[in-house]
Amino acid sequence: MSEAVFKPTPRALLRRKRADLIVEEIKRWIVAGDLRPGDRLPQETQLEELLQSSRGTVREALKVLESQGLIEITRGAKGGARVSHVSYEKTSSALRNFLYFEPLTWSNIYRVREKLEPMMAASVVGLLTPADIAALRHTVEVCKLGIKGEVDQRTHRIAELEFHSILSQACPNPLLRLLCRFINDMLRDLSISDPRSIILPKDSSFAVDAIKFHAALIDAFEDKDAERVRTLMSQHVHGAGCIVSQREEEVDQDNLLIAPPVETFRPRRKPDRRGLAAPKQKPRKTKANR
Amino acid sequence: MSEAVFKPTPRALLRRKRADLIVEEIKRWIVAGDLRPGDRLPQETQLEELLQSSRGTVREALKVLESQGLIEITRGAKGGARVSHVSYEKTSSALRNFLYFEPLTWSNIYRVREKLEPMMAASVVGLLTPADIAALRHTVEVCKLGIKGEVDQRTHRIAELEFHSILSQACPNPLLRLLCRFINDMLRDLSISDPRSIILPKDSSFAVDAIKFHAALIDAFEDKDAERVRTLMSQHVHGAGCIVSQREEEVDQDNLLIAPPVETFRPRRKPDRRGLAAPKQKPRKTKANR
DNA sequence: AGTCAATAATCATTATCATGATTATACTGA
DNA sequence: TCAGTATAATCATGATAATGATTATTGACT
Repeated sequence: MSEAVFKPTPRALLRRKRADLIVEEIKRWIVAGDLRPGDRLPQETQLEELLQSSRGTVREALKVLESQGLIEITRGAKGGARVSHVSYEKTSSALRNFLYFEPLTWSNIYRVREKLEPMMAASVVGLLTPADIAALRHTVEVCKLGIKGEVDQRTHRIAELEFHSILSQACPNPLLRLLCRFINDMLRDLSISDPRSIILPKDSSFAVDAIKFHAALIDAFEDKDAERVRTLMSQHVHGAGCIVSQREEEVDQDNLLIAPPVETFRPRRKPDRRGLAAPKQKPRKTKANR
Repeated sequence: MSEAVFKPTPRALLRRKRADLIVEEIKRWIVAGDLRPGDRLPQETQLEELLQSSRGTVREALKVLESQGLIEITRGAKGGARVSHVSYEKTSSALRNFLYFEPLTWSNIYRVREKLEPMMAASVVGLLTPADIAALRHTVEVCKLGIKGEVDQRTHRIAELEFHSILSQACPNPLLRLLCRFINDMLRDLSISDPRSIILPKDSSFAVDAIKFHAALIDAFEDKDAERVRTLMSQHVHGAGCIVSQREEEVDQDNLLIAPPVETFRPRRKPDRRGLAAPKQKPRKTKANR
């Protein structure tokens, strides 16, 4: 017809894929049927019938839903797809995938952190369990060992951040909890994998201050003094932010995309095929000079 | 109800699915080969060979990568899978899926917003284009019409939030930009679909104040006065937050999960099969009394 | 009790056809 | 002749169907 003249809209954008339509259809089932985590979806053969689609297409859709964390699939008898809480891990992973393509700097992260962390800390006053307090104290002890050089810098830094991570998981505001936990986790993983960026090394005066702040914060939590908590945390993270601001560097974003591999990929047969290199190795500018 | 207890997969955590391993493998290719958006991946038949897996499995993996926004797949000659920026939309959708299962309140959202928005506003000083300024002015005009009752409340509210959304997209900090844009978009969509929660109605004194604040902010932007911007925005969003705090209600989370359906699902054949209801309609407590 | 087999469900492969996008080619009309 | 449009060839994904392999549950048999 007359569609040959202008082709500004490829069909692929209008005619959506069958699997994607099924994904949205099942999401609609979840909200319409008010399904809660644990509720079962029909099994694959029934879904074929209900959705009038083939096995492969249904499975593609289920795979997408699973990768988004909305369902969990188990095998065997009594198995199948069940609605599931979207886990923090899945959400965190999606955020990291996004930031991987953005020019993110350490300073960018710390600016946000400075605003959220004091509010988060104040919000958990009165909500910490004795176990939480004990865990907080433990991180401080590890940090003290770090100062004395009895544990390595990495462990020291992780303990330092673990303090904040424990707090954030007690935060009653779901949005704030998510954001603070994400930021702290990201800082932890970036600190681990980016050797250049062991920010705040152990001989820095900051590390000593951090321990004092953490200890003072624990006291304030036990006194249930929200305003003191807020002030202390504000000073603490602001101090960290100032140090980071002096070195305005991009983070090593590679580890935002790939998770630490719990199980490496092995091709099916041909056991000799071990390396499995990327198909198109086109070496561009290296990390160092970009 | 013997299956009420949800056992989260005993061995699925050890023996992982082939498609998931391929997903991680390809992610590893992307960071190792330093692939940028637009770069092509091998085509499906080659991936079968490289990964020693069947077509269906490879396709499942590609579908997951596509749903996560890391690749885009096109058909036809010169088609195939290409690395892609993870879009804001995909990221926003993942965050919403997570929050759908969390007990989120309006107040929760506004507490975070109060902290981020002033910093975001200050950060865009000097970065707004004349087009941005014009767009900002336009939203203020629409709000004025809203006060006079010449546009409906929904349009009024959307224009009010659009002001903030325009600003957030100019923010140079990728993390802060993402968060502010997400929060404003979420407030917009929630305001649209939740009739109960047309917060800040047009006859409220807040709407009048908002216009004054927005106008004053535009002036401050033109003067490139970052501190004045920060102060004004802080007062503005704090005022909104106070109003919201008085009505401590849960948000209607259904529209966090479902995307606005651009194309409804239609089964393949059997055109009479129209309703396609959810398989297990188990009506639980309604929205009203929970 | 324990072991082992039957069973129920997903997981994975293979083969085949359908559909959309690109490119080259031939045809047509001023 | 030449521009412009049908038309066909080709390439690569999209979707279906059939089949066997795994894996977790269940229950019966020692």
